[in-house]
Amino acid sequence: MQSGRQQRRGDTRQRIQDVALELFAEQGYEKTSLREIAEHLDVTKAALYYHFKTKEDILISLFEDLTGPIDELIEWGSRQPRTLDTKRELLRRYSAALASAEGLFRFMQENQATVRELSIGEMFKERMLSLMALMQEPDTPLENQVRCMSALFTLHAGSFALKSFEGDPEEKRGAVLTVAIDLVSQAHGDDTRR
Amino acid sequence: MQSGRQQRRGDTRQRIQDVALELFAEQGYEKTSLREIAEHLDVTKAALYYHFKTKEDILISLFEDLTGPIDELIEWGSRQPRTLDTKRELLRRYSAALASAEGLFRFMQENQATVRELSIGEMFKERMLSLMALMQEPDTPLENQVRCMSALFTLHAGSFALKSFEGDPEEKRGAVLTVAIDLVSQAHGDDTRR
Amino acid sequence: MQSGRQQRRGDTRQRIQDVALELFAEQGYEKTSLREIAEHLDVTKAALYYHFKTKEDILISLFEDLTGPIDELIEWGSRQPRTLDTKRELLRRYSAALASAEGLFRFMQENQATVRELSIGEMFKERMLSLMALMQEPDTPLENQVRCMSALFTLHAGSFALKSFEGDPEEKRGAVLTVAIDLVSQAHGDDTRR
Amino acid sequence: MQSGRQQRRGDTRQRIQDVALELFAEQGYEKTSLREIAEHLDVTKAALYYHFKTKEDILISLFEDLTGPIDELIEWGSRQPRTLDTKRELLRRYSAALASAEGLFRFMQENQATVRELSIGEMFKERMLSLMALMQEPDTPLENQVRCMSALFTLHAGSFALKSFEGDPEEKRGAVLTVAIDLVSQAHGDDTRR
DNA sequence: TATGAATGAGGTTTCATTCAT
DNA sequence: CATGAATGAAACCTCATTCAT
Repeated sequence: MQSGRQQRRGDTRQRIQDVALELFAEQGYEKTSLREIAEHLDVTKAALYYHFKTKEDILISLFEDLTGPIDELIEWGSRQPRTLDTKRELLRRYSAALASAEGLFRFMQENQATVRELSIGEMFKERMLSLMALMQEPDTPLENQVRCMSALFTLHAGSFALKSFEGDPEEKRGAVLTVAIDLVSQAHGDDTRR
Repeated sequence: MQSGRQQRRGDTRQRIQDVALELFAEQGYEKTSLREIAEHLDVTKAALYYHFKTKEDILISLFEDLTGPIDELIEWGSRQPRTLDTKRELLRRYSAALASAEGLFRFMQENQATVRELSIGEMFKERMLSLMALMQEPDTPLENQVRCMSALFTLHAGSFALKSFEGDPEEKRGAVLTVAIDLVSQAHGDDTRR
Repeated sequence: MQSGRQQRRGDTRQRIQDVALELFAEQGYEKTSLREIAEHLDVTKAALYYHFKTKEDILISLFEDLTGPIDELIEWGSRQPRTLDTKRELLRRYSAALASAEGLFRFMQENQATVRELSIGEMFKERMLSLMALMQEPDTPLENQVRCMSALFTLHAGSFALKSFEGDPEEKRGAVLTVAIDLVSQAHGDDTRR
Repeated sequence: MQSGRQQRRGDTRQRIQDVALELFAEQGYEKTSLREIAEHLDVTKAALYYHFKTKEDILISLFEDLTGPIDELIEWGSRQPRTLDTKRELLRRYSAALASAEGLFRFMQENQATVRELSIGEMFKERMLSLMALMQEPDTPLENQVRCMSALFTLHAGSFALKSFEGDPEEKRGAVLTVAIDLVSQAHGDDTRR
């Protein structure tokens, strides 16, 4: 039972994903080469191809971990009554989901052009539209649509954008969530808030 | 006075910038090759290098057109009294500036990872922080800081994100601006609004 | 046991070095392109980059075969008494070392400007100064310093410069060595010789 | 009658030659680009083409200044009696010629591979052989041929090789010349020297 | 489960050179 | 006497990918 460097057994696939996400988020997808990923892992490029069919496949695999939770969230949302409370809960849950996949979201946020071209783009756009649909009243004025969109964006971008500010991350997430909930509340036509 | 293909006048530099922006925005900076730009212009790659020292230089030149207006805006803002009206006017003017450089902003929005690595990144971040500083009250709670940030993001992302919606662009811009102004008003501690 | 074109064994690296040295010596380093080297080997350029990180790296690798022997020679010399016999033996051994790496030395001789700019330049200069130091008496007049330098140059240049003369190579090498030894003997203040 | 930058009139050709020699000697012929030369002169590349037909032409023009003096020297030598004194005078005059074209000779010394491929190579090689012929006795042993060659090399390389030594340049040139004369004297079978 | 060796396409950049003005 | 604009060729280098072992 050796340890250290050599004790990696069946976890290579996972390790590839970890390193890939880290580098994709840091430098962008296009600028990150498979050589770089392989070197970080002390493996050859060919090894990556044992685990993934193409470079894009690595990226797709990263998103798969995320598709499930969001799909569940959407499904949950679509079974609830369309009340303001539901919307608030939706945002809370979404915020939690984002927090647990921060790297991936930072990547999405910063590589929209790349993602758009890849097969994931469409997939992701659909989810966003579904989420927005759940939070919107029918025939609401344009401003309110913008508010919902803005709420989602605020959640997406909030965490990284606040990186340079002082303060504990959980507290920041709370503030971001508050603002998002506010926006959706206003879009809902909430009287208790004003 | 012949026209068409052969009309090499003094406009090549400008034409390079136009095509580059178009392609950068559409496909991303890294995925757009100089060959591609050159072909769109019916010029050789070497011609691009006559007008710009590097690929990054083309990008930088695109931003230079934008730096000026934003700097002026910041300067104007810093000379005004820090009232809510000033803030609203700031957003109005910023929205107008964005509208007049839409392509560039779409590019920025969708290629953040790329921009961050390039020399422009720092430049741009500074401007954003300055703008936020102008819109914020001193010692305001974290939520209000998020609101200001969110207002800027909403302006940035708003126009493209609404592309898939029906409606006239100016009307959309109006809605986006309304939401942004709302956010900043709330951050200002506006009583008239709630 | 097939042979010919397809015999890719473990010798590619060596074959690259052989061809590179041949072409560098013949045409100069700058004028020799990687395409040319690759074509001579019936390999793609990319294959060269599998074995060497840069063009300069190929050159450096060629020199590494030489550094060892010369370093050993210098070390040997520094452990001997500084007699005339030692100096003569030093030249004999150096001449032998040069003969066994003729191509490389022809290259050095004819591409000094290139070598000087590359990392090898400094390395090589140091060795020369060490060798000269071993052959010189302390506080010897300038003429004698020139004689030692000239002895080294004569060894370096001798073999190729005599290419156009008739005669067997070993005999030429002997003549060159004789002259070099003579020069150092005179620099040593040898009485037996005059 | 303006002065400063603008007062260059008919001297551009000369200035191109000066800068070119400087850069060729410093970096080598191949590594020096016409762009670089032009920039050093604050002129466009196209201007170089007004004065010289090709890059190689610039180099050739540099050598033309040297061909004359050496040809005269060879001619003078061939009209003298083949005594030792003549040979010594030949070396003295050659040394003087070299000193007056130091940059060019440094260039030749350090870019032999380049020069060999260019049309100048053959020209120069001929001169060297002629000079050697003038200094050699008929049917002299190989060692003596090497001595003559070594004498020429010593003159060529001496000045730059001694750059790192202390001492006044003229004194160094004297020492180098002394050694060269010694070598040729020995090759002549001089009794007075031993 | 992985590696060593290689490929083909394509990237950015630089070069010497030309020519109308 | 010189420039501004451009070209065609080629340079070095990197990438994603493949495949026999």
